[in-house]
Amino acid sequence: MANSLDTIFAALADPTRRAILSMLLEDDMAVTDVAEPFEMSLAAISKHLMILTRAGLIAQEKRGRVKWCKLEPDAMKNASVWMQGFGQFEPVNLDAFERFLETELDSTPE
Amino acid sequence: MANSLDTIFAALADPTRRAILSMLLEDDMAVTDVAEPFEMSLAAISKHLMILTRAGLIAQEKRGRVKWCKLEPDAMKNASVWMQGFGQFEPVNLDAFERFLETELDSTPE
DNA sequence: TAGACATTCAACCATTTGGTTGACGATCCC
DNA sequence: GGGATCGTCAACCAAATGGTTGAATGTCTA
Repeated sequence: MANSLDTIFAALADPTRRAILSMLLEDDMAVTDVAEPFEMSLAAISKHLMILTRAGLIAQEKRGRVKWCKLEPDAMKNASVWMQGFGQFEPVNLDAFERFLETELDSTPE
Repeated sequence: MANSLDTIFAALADPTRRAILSMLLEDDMAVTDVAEPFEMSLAAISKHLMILTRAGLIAQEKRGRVKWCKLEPDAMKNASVWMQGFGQFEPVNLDAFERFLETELDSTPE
């Protein structure tokens, strides 16, 4: 199965991949542009994007020689539903989310 | 940091560990009892429990010669909050949750 | 005190993961 | 056509992961 909990959680376990997802939250991006802020090779980023795609967390579409990456937020839903079963977390606390996002972006892109 | 998103998602990526969490949802358990339904060694389960503990997803307390494991659902909250930022998922759909839980329990404890 | 039980430790192994580099196949543009 | 650009492939590597077994540690009980 494409987006099993196994592959989704494994994909989310890497800080580079979470940073990529956060970037795609703002806008769709080409592979080269995704890779730009990171200090690793394009091939490494390409692999990360493949893992995110296999997990169903993003979709890639090739137009011309450019491959566009866009978020596929539905895939995260299965995982989210699974986790919700372990406690009734308050309805989305966006302040907390922003804090986490910032610490993520501060520490990981590299 | 004890319960970073890295360690939490990595801990959740393994089906054995997710099954253990589901079991602990029902009740606290001793290590030996946790291990019983699985077809792997006690030492392997002990390692899984250590990973869940380091992620902050469970807590272990030794009473006599028995070490009790109990769910620590708050740790999942950070991860849940992070994920919620990627889409407003409907408020907890318990039917969907039960379905996932069942397929998890059917397929993973071997 | 001796033995049984609960759990972890230590050494080991195979596989997976996350990264590198260099060559390659498309595609765009002059 | 020919050169730059976009992205992946293939081979390789070090480190992490998930499992094994056997010995060791602590604790209960007869």
